[in-house]
Formats: sequence, structure tokens, C-alpha cells
Amino acid sequence: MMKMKENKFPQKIAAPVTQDELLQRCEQLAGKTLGQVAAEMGQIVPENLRRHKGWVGNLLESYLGADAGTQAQPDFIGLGIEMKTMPLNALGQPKESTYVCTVPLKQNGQQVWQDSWIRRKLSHVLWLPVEAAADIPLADRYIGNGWLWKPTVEQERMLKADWEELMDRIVLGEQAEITAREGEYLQIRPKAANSRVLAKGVSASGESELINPKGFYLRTSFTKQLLVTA
DNA sequence: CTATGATCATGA
DNA sequence: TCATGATCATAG
Repeated sequence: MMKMKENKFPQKIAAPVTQDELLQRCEQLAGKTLGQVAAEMGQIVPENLRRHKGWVGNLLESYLGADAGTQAQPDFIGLGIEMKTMPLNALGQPKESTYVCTVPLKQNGQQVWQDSWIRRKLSHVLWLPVEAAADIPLADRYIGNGWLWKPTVEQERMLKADWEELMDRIVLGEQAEITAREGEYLQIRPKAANSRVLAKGVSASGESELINPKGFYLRTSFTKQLLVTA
């Protein structure tokens, strides 16, 4: 009872087989509004994102044929490509930080950047800029030209430096004390249903302790640079 | 619980 | 005004 209206004809798109195919679909997306895409996909546009924070990302993934679902895999498994929306403010700059992945709760100290989950996730990303200014109705927001990105040597160096500093703290059992103020381009912030959610971690004394789960986020100061070279 | 997708909302 | 810390939905 009182269940929200379900979408009557949600479309399911097959995953793109080649990178070119994916880019072609991006071109079809560029210049359309979220309302137009939602209509094509048989989806209802929510009034706002307050209770539908992942709606835009999920809508565009569906349109492009992302097939990873809720698996811990790149969105386009076969292509090894991760898709990220880039919400833009009225000035055309990133409005929010970009969530990448969760922070491992335990650390054996042997983890290296090259094999890290975050590096793999960021190794090949499809960025899709979308208008996100609060005064534009959700359905009227335009989607821009998406582009494929691989970190440059310099960009990866910056991310690796932040990651190593943060991971050092985690190895020392200080994850619970890490704040979003650390990390120049890569930061760690809470990532959970709420602040009361607890998970098993390791304290500074090496004992098991319950901490609020956290995630890695790219600061807008970093994603803003990606727009320049896009 | 963890994973996916993120944006909200308040203090400084 | 804006970044930090908090939060929302859903699948498995």
C-alpha cells in the first residue's frame, strides 16, 4: 500500500560492445534534457533529488547500457569503463565532489597504489556533465558532451600521493580520526546510510572497533581540472 | 551488513 | 558562500 508509482515501460538497453559504440550513445545523449531521456527510457522524473540522489546517474547508466548493476565492477564490465556524472553549477563548474569507492576498513600495510581498488576504478572513466543548478527543474537540465578520461601521469601522481598519506593513517588504525580536511585532491568522508551505521574496523591499539564507514571522494578542485582538458 | 548511485544541509 | 559531515534509495 502507498507504494510509489512504478515506471510502466522501463527500457533495458544492451551493453555497448565497443568503446566507439559507447561514445556514439553519448553523442545521442548530449543536448538532451533529463526529462527527454527519462521519457525515452519510460521513467518518471522525480520532483527533486532529495530522496532520489542517485537518479540521474542511474538514468544515464541505463541509457548507455551499463551492465555492472550493484556489483563491485566498472559500470561497463566488458569495456572496463566506469561512468560518472559531473554535476555542474550555473558557472559550468563541478558542483559536488565525486564519490569513488569505499575505504577499506582493515589494512595489512601491504596494499600498494598500483593494485588498489580506487586506482582501478579511476583508470578509465566516462565523464558525463549534467546541469545541476538548483534553480533549474530536474527535467529541464541539459546533458553535455561526455568524454573518456584516463589519468595523466601528473594526475595519477597527485592522487597516489593523497592516497598513500591517507592509507598510512588507516594502517595505523586512525581511520576513525580522518576528516575530510585531509588530502589535497582525494579526501575521505563518511559514506553510509547515516552516522549511526557502524562496521568493524581496527583501532590504533590494533583492536577491533566499530566505526562509521567512509568513502574516497575526488574534490571539485580535481574534477574541475578535467573540464579544462576535456 | 556491503555494494551501487550520489546530493543534502548545516556550521563556520 | 561553501566544504564537511550526514543522509537517501535500492539490490543482494
